[in-house]
Amino acid sequence: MELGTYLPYLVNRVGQQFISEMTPILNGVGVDIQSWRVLIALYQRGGQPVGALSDLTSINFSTLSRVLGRMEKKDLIRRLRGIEDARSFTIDLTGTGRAVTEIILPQAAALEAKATGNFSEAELATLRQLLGKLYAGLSEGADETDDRLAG
Amino acid sequence: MELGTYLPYLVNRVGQQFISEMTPILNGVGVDIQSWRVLIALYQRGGQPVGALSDLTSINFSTLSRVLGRMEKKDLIRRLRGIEDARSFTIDLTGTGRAVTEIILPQAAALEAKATGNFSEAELATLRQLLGKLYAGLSEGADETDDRLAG
DNA sequence: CGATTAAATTTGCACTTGCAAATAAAATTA
DNA sequence: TAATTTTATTTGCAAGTGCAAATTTAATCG
Repeated sequence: MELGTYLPYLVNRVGQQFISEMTPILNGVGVDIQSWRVLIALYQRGGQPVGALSDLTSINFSTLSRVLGRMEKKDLIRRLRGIEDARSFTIDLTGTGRAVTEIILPQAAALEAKATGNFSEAELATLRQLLGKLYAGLSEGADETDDRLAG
Repeated sequence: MELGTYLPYLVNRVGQQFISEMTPILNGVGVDIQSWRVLIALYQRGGQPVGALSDLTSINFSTLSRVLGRMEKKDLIRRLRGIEDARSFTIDLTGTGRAVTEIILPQAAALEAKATGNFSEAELATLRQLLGKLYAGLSEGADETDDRLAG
Protein backbone atom coordinates (compact mmCIF):
# COMPACT_ATOMS: atom_id res chain seq x y z
CA MET A 1 0.00 0.00 0.00
CA GLU A 2 1.24 3.42 -0.94
CA LEU A 3 0.31 6.65 0.82
CA GLY A 4 -0.36 8.36 -2.50
CA THR A 5 -3.00 5.83 -3.47
CA TYR A 6 -4.56 5.35 -0.05
CA LEU A 7 -8.03 6.78 -0.45
CA PRO A 8 -8.68 7.96 3.13
CA TYR A 9 -5.40 9.81 2.91
CA LEU A 10 -6.21 11.44 -0.42
CA VAL A 11 -9.68 12.40 0.72
CA ASN A 12 -8.83 13.79 4.14
CA ARG A 13 -5.88 15.70 2.77
CA VAL A 14 -8.16 17.56 0.38
CA GLY A 15 -10.79 18.01 3.08
CA GLN A 16 -8.24 19.47 5.46
CA GLN A 17 -6.99 21.80 2.79
CA PHE A 18 -10.50 23.05 2.10
CA ILE A 19 -10.90 23.71 5.82
CA SER A 20 -7.57 25.53 6.04
CA GLU A 21 -8.48 27.81 3.19
CA MET A 22 -12.01 28.45 4.43
CA THR A 23 -10.91 29.30 7.96
CA PRO A 24 -9.59 32.81 7.31
CA ILE A 25 -12.67 33.63 5.26
CA LEU A 26 -14.89 32.47 8.08
CA ASN A 27 -12.84 34.21 10.75
CA GLY A 28 -13.51 37.39 8.85
CA VAL A 29 -17.16 37.16 9.83
CA GLY A 30 -16.65 35.46 13.19
CA VAL A 31 -17.88 32.03 12.18
CA ASP A 32 -16.17 28.66 12.72
CA ILE A 33 -16.18 25.74 10.28
CA GLN A 34 -18.76 23.72 12.11
CA SER A 35 -21.10 26.69 12.19
CA TRP A 36 -20.50 27.20 8.49
CA ARG A 37 -21.56 23.60 7.84
CA VAL A 38 -24.75 24.24 9.75
CA LEU A 39 -25.32 27.50 7.90
CA ILE A 40 -25.16 25.98 4.41
CA ALA A 41 -27.22 22.98 5.43
CA LEU A 42 -29.99 25.19 6.81
CA TYR A 43 -29.71 27.70 4.00
CA GLN A 44 -30.26 25.02 1.41
CA ARG A 45 -32.51 22.60 3.19
CA GLY A 46 -34.51 24.85 5.48
CA GLY A 47 -35.36 24.25 9.13
CA GLN A 48 -34.18 20.92 10.53
CA PRO A 49 -34.28 19.14 13.87
CA VAL A 50 -30.88 18.69 15.52
CA GLY A 51 -30.76 14.99 14.67
CA ALA A 52 -31.27 15.53 10.95
CA LEU A 53 -28.77 18.35 11.03
CA SER A 54 -26.26 16.04 12.64
CA ASP A 55 -26.65 13.57 9.77
CA LEU A 56 -26.51 16.31 7.20
CA THR A 57 -23.37 17.91 8.57
CA SER A 58 -21.60 14.83 9.94
CA ILE A 59 -21.24 16.69 13.24
CA ASN A 60 -21.61 14.60 16.38
CA PHE A 61 -24.86 15.07 18.32
CA SER A 62 -23.49 16.60 21.46
CA THR A 63 -20.96 18.69 19.61
CA LEU A 64 -23.69 19.98 17.35
CA SER A 65 -25.78 20.88 20.37
CA ARG A 66 -23.00 23.16 21.54
CA VAL A 67 -22.28 24.52 18.08
CA LEU A 68 -25.94 25.53 17.96
CA GLY A 69 -25.51 27.16 21.36
CA ARG A 70 -22.72 29.33 19.98
CA MET A 71 -24.71 30.14 16.88
CA GLU A 72 -27.75 31.07 18.91
CA LYS A 73 -25.67 33.43 21.01
CA LYS A 74 -24.54 35.11 17.79
CA ASP A 75 -28.12 35.24 16.56
CA LEU A 76 -27.33 33.07 13.54
CA ILE A 77 -29.96 30.46 14.29
CA ARG A 78 -33.04 30.04 16.42
CA ARG A 79 -34.36 26.93 18.17
CA LEU A 80 -38.10 26.51 17.89
CA ARG A 81 -39.71 24.02 20.22
CA GLY A 82 -41.63 21.45 18.21
CA ILE A 83 -45.38 21.91 18.41
CA GLU A 84 -46.43 18.35 17.79
CA ASP A 85 -43.42 16.80 19.51
CA ALA A 86 -41.97 19.06 22.17
CA ARG A 87 -38.91 16.84 22.53
CA SER A 88 -37.49 18.07 19.28
CA PHE A 89 -36.51 21.51 18.15
CA THR A 90 -36.61 22.94 14.69
CA ILE A 91 -33.41 24.78 13.98
CA ASP A 92 -33.88 27.75 11.70
CA LEU A 93 -31.72 30.48 10.25
CA THR A 94 -32.35 33.97 11.54
CA GLY A 95 -32.17 36.96 9.23
CA THR A 96 -28.63 37.50 10.45
CA GLY A 97 -27.81 33.87 9.75
CA ARG A 98 -29.10 34.17 6.22
CA ALA A 99 -27.23 37.42 5.67
CA VAL A 100 -23.95 36.02 6.97
CA THR A 101 -24.39 32.93 4.79
CA GLU A 102 -24.86 35.14 1.77
CA ILE A 103 -21.65 36.98 2.56
CA ILE A 104 -19.68 33.74 2.79
CA LEU A 105 -21.25 31.89 -0.12
CA PRO A 106 -19.56 33.74 -2.99
CA GLN A 107 -16.18 33.40 -1.29
CA ALA A 108 -16.76 29.69 -0.80
CA ALA A 109 -17.75 29.42 -4.45
CA ALA A 110 -14.59 31.27 -5.43
CA LEU A 111 -12.49 28.84 -3.42
CA GLU A 112 -14.18 25.89 -5.06
CA ALA A 113 -13.65 27.52 -8.43
CA LYS A 114 -9.96 28.02 -7.70
CA ALA A 115 -9.59 24.39 -6.61
CA THR A 116 -11.26 23.14 -9.77
CA GLY A 117 -9.78 25.70 -12.11
CA ASN A 118 -8.14 23.07 -14.27
CA PHE A 119 -11.08 20.68 -14.28
CA SER A 120 -13.32 20.18 -17.25
CA GLU A 121 -17.06 20.09 -16.61
CA ALA A 122 -17.00 16.37 -17.28
CA GLU A 123 -14.22 15.76 -14.76
CA LEU A 124 -16.05 17.79 -12.18
CA ALA A 125 -19.22 15.80 -12.70
CA THR A 126 -17.26 12.55 -12.51
CA LEU A 127 -15.56 13.58 -9.28
CA ARG A 128 -18.86 14.46 -7.67
CA GLN A 129 -20.43 11.26 -8.82
CA LEU A 130 -17.56 9.11 -7.57
CA LEU A 131 -17.48 10.87 -4.21
CA GLY A 132 -21.18 10.16 -3.84
CA LYS A 133 -20.66 6.55 -4.75
CA LEU A 134 -17.79 6.28 -2.30
CA TYR A 135 -19.91 7.71 0.48
CA ALA A 136 -22.68 5.28 -0.33
CA GLY A 137 -20.28 2.34 -0.23
CA LEU A 138 -18.91 3.50 3.09
CA SER A 139 -22.22 4.20 4.78
CA GLU A 140 -23.65 0.90 3.64
CA GLY A 141 -24.12 -1.32 6.66
CA ALA A 142 -22.48 1.21 8.93
CA ASP A 143 -24.07 1.71 12.33
CA GLU A 144 -27.10 3.69 11.27
CA THR A 145 -28.88 3.72 14.62
CA ASP A 146 -28.53 7.47 14.60
CA ASP A 147 -30.10 7.92 11.22
CA ARG A 148 -33.12 10.13 11.22
CA LEU A 149 -34.71 11.20 8.01
CA ALA A 150 -32.29 8.97 6.18
CA GLY A 151 -32.86 9.06 2.45
CA MET B 1 -25.43 26.28 -5.04
CA GLU B 2 -26.64 22.90 -3.88
CA LEU B 3 -25.31 20.96 -0.90
CA GLY B 4 -25.12 17.76 -2.94
CA THR B 5 -22.79 19.34 -5.49
CA TYR B 6 -20.72 21.42 -3.10
CA LEU B 7 -17.29 19.84 -3.26
CA PRO B 8 -16.03 20.62 0.27
CA TYR B 9 -19.22 19.07 1.55
CA LEU B 10 -18.88 15.93 -0.55
CA VAL B 11 -15.22 15.53 0.33
CA ASN B 12 -15.46 16.13 4.06
CA ARG B 13 -18.50 13.92 4.37
CA VAL B 14 -16.56 11.00 2.93
CA GLY B 15 -13.52 11.87 5.02
CA GLN B 16 -15.58 11.96 8.19
CA GLN B 17 -17.14 8.63 7.32
CA PHE B 18 -13.73 7.05 6.81
CA ILE B 19 -12.72 8.37 10.23
CA SER B 20 -15.88 7.07 11.87
CA GLU B 21 -15.34 3.62 10.48
CA MET B 22 -11.64 3.55 11.29
CA THR B 23 -12.12 4.68 14.90
CA PRO B 24 -13.39 1.39 16.35
CA ILE B 25 -10.63 -0.50 14.55
CA LEU B 26 -8.04 1.85 15.99
CA ASN B 27 -9.56 1.81 19.46
CA GLY B 28 -9.06 -1.92 19.38
CA VAL B 29 -5.32 -1.38 19.50
CA GLY B 30 -5.36 1.82 21.56
CA VAL B 31 -4.46 4.20 18.72
CA ASP B 32 -6.20 7.43 17.74
CA ILE B 33 -6.70 8.69 14.18
CA GLN B 34 -3.95 11.25 14.29
CA SER B 35 -1.51 8.61 15.49
CA TRP B 36 -2.68 6.32 12.73
CA ARG B 37 -1.89 9.02 10.16
CA VAL B 38 1.59 9.29 11.59
CA LEU B 39 2.00 5.52 11.62
CA ILE B 40 1.22 5.05 7.91
CA ALA B 41 3.29 8.04 6.91
CA LEU B 42 6.32 6.73 8.77
CA TYR B 43 5.71 3.16 7.73
CA GLN B 44 5.71 4.10 4.08
CA ARG B 45 8.11 6.98 3.98
CA GLY B 46 10.55 6.13 6.74
CA GLY B 47 11.96 8.48 9.40
CA GLN B 48 10.89 12.10 9.03
CA PRO B 49 11.44 15.33 10.91
CA VAL B 50 8.35 16.75 12.61
CA GLY B 51 7.94 19.45 10.02
CA ALA B 52 7.87 17.07 7.08
CA LEU B 53 5.53 14.81 9.00
CA SER B 54 3.23 17.74 9.54
CA ASP B 55 3.06 18.38 5.82
CA LEU B 56 2.61 14.71 5.07
CA THR B 57 -0.21 14.19 7.54
CA SER B 58 -1.86 17.61 7.40
CA ILE B 59 -1.63 17.71 11.19
CA ASN B 60 -0.87 21.10 12.70
CA PHE B 61 2.65 21.54 14.07
CA SER B 62 1.89 21.91 17.72
CA THR B 63 -0.82 19.28 17.63
CA LEU B 64 1.59 16.89 15.97
CA SER B 65 4.17 17.58 18.64
CA ARG B 66 1.71 16.36 21.25
CA VAL B 67 0.50 13.45 19.14
CA LEU B 68 4.14 12.36 18.98
CA GLY B 69 4.34 12.73 22.74
CA ARG B 70 1.47 10.28 23.16
CA MET B 71 2.96 7.90 20.63
CA GLU B 72 6.32 8.01 22.32
CA LYS B 73 4.72 7.16 25.65
CA LYS B 74 3.15 4.12 23.98
CA ASP B 75 6.50 3.21 22.45
CA LEU B 76 5.14 3.57 18.90
CA ILE B 77 7.74 6.07 17.79
CA ARG B 78 11.09 7.39 18.88
CA ARG B 79 12.54 10.89 18.52
CA LEU B 80 16.16 10.92 17.48
CA ARG B 81 18.01 14.19 17.88
CA GLY B 82 19.46 15.22 14.56
CA ILE B 83 23.21 14.76 14.37
CA GLU B 84 24.00 17.40 11.79
CA ASP B 85 21.24 19.72 12.90
CA ALA B 86 20.36 19.28 16.55
CA ARG B 87 17.29 21.51 16.22
CA SER B 88 15.40 18.87 14.35
CA PHE B 89 14.40 15.41 15.38
CA THR B 90 14.03 12.39 13.19
CA ILE B 91 10.84 10.60 14.06
CA ASP B 92 11.06 6.87 13.57
CA LEU B 93 8.81 3.89 14.11
CA THR B 94 9.80 1.53 16.89
CA GLY B 95 9.37 -2.22 16.50
CA THR B 96 6.09 -1.88 18.37
CA GLY B 97 5.01 0.91 16.05
CA ARG B 98 5.75 -1.20 13.03
CA ALA B 99 3.95 -4.19 14.52
CA VAL B 100 0.85 -2.16 15.42
CA THR B 101 0.81 -0.66 11.93
CA GLU B 102 0.89 -4.12 10.44
CA ILE B 103 -2.05 -5.16 12.56
CA ILE B 104 -4.10 -2.17 11.41
CA LEU B 105 -3.10 -2.14 7.74
CA PRO B 106 -5.15 -5.13 6.54
CA GLN B 107 -8.22 -3.80 8.34
CA ALA B 108 -7.72 -0.39 6.75
CA ALA B 109 -7.34 -2.07 3.38
CA ALA B 110 -10.52 -4.04 4.00
CA LEU B 111 -12.39 -0.82 4.78
CA GLU B 112 -11.12 0.81 1.62
CA ALA B 113 -12.09 -2.30 -0.32
CA LYS B 114 -15.57 -2.20 1.15
CA ALA B 115 -15.96 1.47 0.29
CA THR B 116 -14.86 0.87 -3.29
CA GLY B 117 -16.58 -2.47 -3.71
CA ASN B 118 -18.65 -1.25 -6.62
CA PHE B 119 -15.88 0.69 -8.31
CA SER B 120 -14.17 -0.50 -11.44
CA GLU B 121 -10.39 -0.27 -11.55
CA ALA B 122 -10.72 2.59 -14.00
CA GLU B 123 -13.08 4.51 -11.74
CA LEU B 124 -10.77 4.02 -8.81
CA ALA B 125 -7.83 5.32 -10.77
CA THR B 126 -9.88 8.29 -11.96
CA LEU B 127 -10.99 9.12 -8.45
CA ARG B 128 -7.43 9.06 -7.16
CA GLN B 129 -6.20 11.15 -10.03
CA LEU B 130 -8.94 13.75 -9.61
CA LEU B 131 -8.39 13.97 -5.86
CA GLY B 132 -4.72 14.58 -6.51
CA LYS B 133 -5.54 17.25 -9.04
CA LEU B 134 -7.98 18.87 -6.64
CA TYR B 135 -5.37 18.97 -3.91
CA ALA B 136 -2.88 20.51 -6.29
CA GLY B 137 -5.36 23.19 -7.29
CA LEU B 138 -6.10 23.95 -3.66
CA SER B 139 -2.53 24.02 -2.41
CA GLU B 140 -1.38 26.21 -5.24
CA GLY B 141 -0.08 29.39 -3.68
CA ALA B 142 -1.56 28.45 -0.33
CA ASP B 143 1.76 28.33 1.50
CA GLU B 144 3.00 31.64 0.21
CA THR B 145 2.29 34.94 1.82
CA ASP B 146 -0.84 36.50 0.45
CA ASP B 147 0.60 39.97 0.13
CA ARG B 148 1.42 39.52 -3.52
CA LEU B 149 -1.47 40.96 -5.44
CA ALA B 150 -2.34 39.41 -8.74
CA GLY B 151 -1.37 41.31 -11.85
C1' DC C 1 -54.32 7.50 35.86
C1' DG C 2 -49.48 6.38 37.51
C1' DA C 3 -45.47 3.77 36.17
C1' DT C 4 -42.41 2.40 32.64
C1' DT C 5 -40.08 2.75 28.41
C1' DA C 6 -38.54 5.45 24.45
C1' DA C 7 -36.81 9.51 21.94
C1' DA C 8 -34.56 14.19 21.34
C1' DT C 9 -31.44 16.98 23.16
C1' DT C 10 -28.21 18.76 26.59
C1' DT C 11 -24.54 18.55 30.08
C1' DG C 12 -20.33 16.65 33.04
C1' DC C 13 -15.93 15.30 32.33
C1' DA C 14 -11.51 14.32 30.64
C1' DC C 15 -8.95 14.93 26.78
C1' DT C 16 -7.53 17.22 22.25
C1' DT C 17 -6.79 21.16 19.45
C1' DG C 18 -4.79 25.52 17.38
C1' DC C 19 -2.84 29.96 18.10
C1' DA C 20 0.73 32.57 19.80
C1' DA C 21 4.50 32.90 22.83
C1' DA C 22 8.50 30.41 24.59
C1' DT C 23 12.47 27.53 24.16
C1' DA C 24 16.50 25.43 21.93
C1' DA C 25 19.98 25.13 18.69
C1' DA C 26 22.17 26.95 14.26
C1' DA C 27 23.49 30.27 11.11
C1' DT C 28 24.91 34.87 10.38
C1' DT C 29 26.76 39.22 11.43
C1' DA C 30 29.71 42.63 13.56
C1' DT D 1 33.48 35.43 19.83
C1' DA D 2 29.36 37.76 21.48
C1' DA D 3 25.06 39.45 19.70
C1' DT D 4 21.35 38.88 16.41
C1' DT D 5 18.45 36.52 13.44
C1' DT D 6 16.52 32.28 11.73
C1' DT D 7 14.72 27.61 12.03
C1' DA D 8 12.63 23.50 14.48
C1' DT D 9 9.98 22.18 17.96
C1' DT D 10 7.44 22.52 22.32
C1' DT D 11 4.33 24.63 25.76
C1' DG D 12 0.56 27.93 28.06
C1' DC D 13 -3.88 28.75 27.49
C1' DA D 14 -8.56 29.13 26.16
C1' DA D 15 -11.75 26.80 23.61
C1' DG D 16 -13.74 22.66 21.21
C1' DT D 17 -14.76 17.60 21.13
C1' DG D 18 -16.87 12.94 21.96
C1' DC D 19 -18.57 9.60 25.17
C1' DA D 20 -21.75 8.44 28.52
C1' DA D 21 -24.97 9.98 31.88
C1' DA D 22 -28.64 13.27 32.80
C1' DT D 23 -32.66 15.85 31.44
C1' DT D 24 -36.98 16.77 29.24
C1' DT D 25 -41.03 15.39 26.99
C1' DA D 26 -43.89 11.57 24.64
C1' DA D 27 -45.80 7.21 24.03
C1' DT D 28 -47.34 2.91 25.97
C1' DC D 29 -48.74 -0.48 29.35
C1' DG D 30 -51.24 -2.35 33.38
